[in-house]
Amino acid sequence: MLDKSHKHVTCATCGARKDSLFGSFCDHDVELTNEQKTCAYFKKGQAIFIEGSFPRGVFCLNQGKVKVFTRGDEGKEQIIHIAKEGEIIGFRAMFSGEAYKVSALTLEECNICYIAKDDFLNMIDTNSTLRNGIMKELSKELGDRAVFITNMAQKSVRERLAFALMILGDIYGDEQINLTREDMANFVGTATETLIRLLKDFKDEGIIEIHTRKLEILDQEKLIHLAGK
Amino acid sequence: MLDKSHKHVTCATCGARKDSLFGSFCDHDVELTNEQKTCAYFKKGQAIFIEGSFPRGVFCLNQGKVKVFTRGDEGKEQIIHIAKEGEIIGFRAMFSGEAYKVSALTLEECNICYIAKDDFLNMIDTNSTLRNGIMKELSKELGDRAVFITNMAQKSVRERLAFALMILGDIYGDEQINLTREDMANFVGTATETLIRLLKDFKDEGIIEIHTRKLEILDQEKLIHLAGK
DNA sequence: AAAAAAAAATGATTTTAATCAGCTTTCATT
DNA sequence: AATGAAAGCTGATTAAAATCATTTTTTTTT
Repeated sequence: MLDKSHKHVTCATCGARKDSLFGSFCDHDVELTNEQKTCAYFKKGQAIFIEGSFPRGVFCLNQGKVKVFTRGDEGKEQIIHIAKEGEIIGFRAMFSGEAYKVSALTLEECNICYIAKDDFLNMIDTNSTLRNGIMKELSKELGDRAVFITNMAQKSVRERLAFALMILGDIYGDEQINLTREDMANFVGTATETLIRLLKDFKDEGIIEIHTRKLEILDQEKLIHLAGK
Repeated sequence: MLDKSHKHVTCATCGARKDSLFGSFCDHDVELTNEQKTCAYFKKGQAIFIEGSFPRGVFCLNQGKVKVFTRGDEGKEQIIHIAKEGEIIGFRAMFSGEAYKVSALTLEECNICYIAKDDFLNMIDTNSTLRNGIMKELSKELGDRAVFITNMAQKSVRERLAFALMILGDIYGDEQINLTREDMANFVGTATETLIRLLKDFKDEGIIEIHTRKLEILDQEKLIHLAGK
């Protein structure tokens, strides 16, 4: 259970900060950020922001995982990204001047900090390292999404599942992958039933181990091979 | 037939510049850019840059259309974007520090200018309007690609074709859409045969008119309706 | 601990779109 | 204008994955 007091996160001691975009901040900048940010505890399944609304600031994940998704015509979610500790989310719409094109929802209990739009834009203007980091991040994601689109168009569901499991393996690190079958299906871009059947195949082939809800990757090599290029 | 002399494009008189990211440049900046850029004529089907190589500069389309695509496992192209006059392409990989994740190939005769990496990065550093424009562009595209991914995952080929035709209609403006069936299929993310059959359906339903190679959109409303959200 | 709700799993069936094979038209080149 | 190549088209067949209908298991709530 996470601390719900809202007060205990301090940028200077934040474990998530070091591999975040704020990682290279000097002491002064860390202190400034610490004063500008507010913290909040989010319970599992809570919305951080919703497609169609306009951003008023950015969110910085201190603890917990978040799904970022769009909804298609029939309301079905397509998960675009799963964000983990250290990630800053919601800055795209701030730069584009548009409404959010995606929604963000916690997948587990989270501690999330918030920096108001003006403060964040001011940071970007005055801190070229942060700015370059943001531009690099935007660009990297753009490339990843080109690959994502191609995978959706050309790979079989089986290949996409292998690919997705590799990504999830990275995100969850030494924890076990912990998603509902439905979320996983919405990440792979398939029907829940199809996903379930394929997971069983992967289990039978010794690629993964299923502990009810949680998944463990046993054979990384086979996954790489299955996922293709 | 375009001018092949390589010398006739001048930023100050460039028709494509006004709605480009360079559109708001002051006279001084226009002159500077003009000195830094070089121009080249590309014939139809020529490569501008190739997936896997590293960028040395950015390209600015003065005249002509360019397809931007990745190749899947079996070498099949997935067209991610079709760039037209005024667009700057190839800057993503420059910011991300990675190799190109996409290739760019001319769809017709093109006049394309080139600005070397250092010059361009210098512009970005010193010109905040350009910089903000680039960040806005990166962000907008990132949002578009989230939608693209969702369309691929959830829409039928018929819906995707309607969506693609709307985009192509915008790109080609008052010209008629002029792509091979294969390129169009690779944009929609389907087999060429399937695309051909669907185009015929659309023709029979009075949505488009087919002039051998070129397509004309007759019923925009119906397309919007068909494409869904 | 029981009840209710949510998530996971399974089987049967249908649908969509890919693939394969062959044919025709158009375009580019000599 | 003739030739070859590329692009476009058509029909038949197959394969992949979605959908539908239930059942079982797990999780949450009372």
